[in-house]
Amino acid sequence: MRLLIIEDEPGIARFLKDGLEEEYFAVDIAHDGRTGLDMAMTNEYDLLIVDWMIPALSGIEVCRQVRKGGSTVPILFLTAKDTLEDVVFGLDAGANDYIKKPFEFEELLARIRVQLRNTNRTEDALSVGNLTINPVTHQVFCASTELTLTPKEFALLEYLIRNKDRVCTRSRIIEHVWDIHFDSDTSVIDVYITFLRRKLESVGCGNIIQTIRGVGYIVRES
Amino acid sequence: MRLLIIEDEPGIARFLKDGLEEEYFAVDIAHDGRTGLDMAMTNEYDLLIVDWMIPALSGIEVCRQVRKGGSTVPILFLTAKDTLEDVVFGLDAGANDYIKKPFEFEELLARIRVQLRNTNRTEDALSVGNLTINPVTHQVFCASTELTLTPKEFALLEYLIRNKDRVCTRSRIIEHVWDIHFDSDTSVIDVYITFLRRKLESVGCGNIIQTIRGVGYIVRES
DNA sequence: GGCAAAACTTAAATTTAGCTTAAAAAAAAC
DNA sequence: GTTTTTTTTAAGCTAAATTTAAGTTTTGCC
Repeated sequence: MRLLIIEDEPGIARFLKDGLEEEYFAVDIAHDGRTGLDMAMTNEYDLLIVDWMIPALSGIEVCRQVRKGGSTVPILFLTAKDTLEDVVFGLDAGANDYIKKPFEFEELLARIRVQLRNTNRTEDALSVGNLTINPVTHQVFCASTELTLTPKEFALLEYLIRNKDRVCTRSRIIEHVWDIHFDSDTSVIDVYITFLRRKLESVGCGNIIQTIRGVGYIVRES
Repeated sequence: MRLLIIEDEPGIARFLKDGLEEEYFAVDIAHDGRTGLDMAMTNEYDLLIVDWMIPALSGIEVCRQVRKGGSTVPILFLTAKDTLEDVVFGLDAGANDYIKKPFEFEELLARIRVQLRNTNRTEDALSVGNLTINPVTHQVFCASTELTLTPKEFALLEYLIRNKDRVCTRSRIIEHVWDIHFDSDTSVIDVYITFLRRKLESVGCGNIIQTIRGVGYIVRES
């Protein structure tokens, strides 16, 4: 599941990202409304978590614009205010649920799950062709044979499959899977692609990961 | 889209260049303010990314000089400082947006897209006749058959199509596609025109690129 | 038609990106 | 504290992309 957090306060953003990644969500962060809106429009997220009080473009405005674009992605808004008025206002603008700051992480998680349950009934599993991966149980199946992957291998495969039919650039991979933001001089990706390909090949799921030279990799449905 | 990065720290500059090139931007780097300003004045860029703390000439000064020259090119500044004061100062000097270090690559990309969208709306697909190219996905279609091009081939075709119905001189091509700014007697262009024509011909899109003897090439809509 | 300049084509050389492997380093398990 | 597993680094290798160079063809002009 891919989430976008639009939150200007670095501490809270960091806290949410870390916590949600532990729950196996893939998390992006935007620090202001305009950037957030742009990211929401150009990438496919399963859920948006939007702070109501953010610079450049308010949470309400982000919400409106996203809905205006025809998207039905669930939006959870974070608010420090707690008057009924604000809540009504937010829900009117197209948000699906709200949570008041300060909140318990458990509660946020629960609300996220509720929203995700409503949208997709895919039971957590992701698949391409006859390859299926389950981020919750960390299992991978090629047809009916199970495959054991290490955490990093799994994370990489998951990222590629979540973005299937889209090119995953090396920069995006290193950022999302390794959380490295300033290192262009590593060949870990190559090595892990080799690991993955070898394991996939061994159970008859070869040729799933294609190389786009000079750019990155892609996993195609067809 | 052509970008100039003015950043003295080699690691960051490298990281940005690699990442942005994966996103199909043409990227130049300057390692100090004076060189950067000079490059910004003598070439046409679609966006400048300027670090605030650079040698020879500060980012603020570069920004001021560029604006003084009458250019409206979007400028994104990178700053390690995060006081409101600096930000205001930077925006006053003529910058369009800023991003605090350290930042997520995704976020930087989003901000770049916001700026580029404001200036000229870059629709994804470009086309001439039944030939369509998509700079975002790096795909080329002739009617409905896909064509695979190498990065340089793609860049050349993209440049020609972006300038359709206009003659592209050899010197402009060598400057924009190959980033060579001095006169040299190379015949790479000829070779790549041959490569392109052969591939286009093979899918029935022949005769798209016409030669203007002594000047360059043109791609015509009709 | 003959000539020279420009453009085209081809093949070979060079460079670069990605793949693979082995070994070192780090982390986790025992 | 030792062993095992996972992750990262580094190096050599391979294949693809790019460039160079040389020979051929086309074009415009006298």
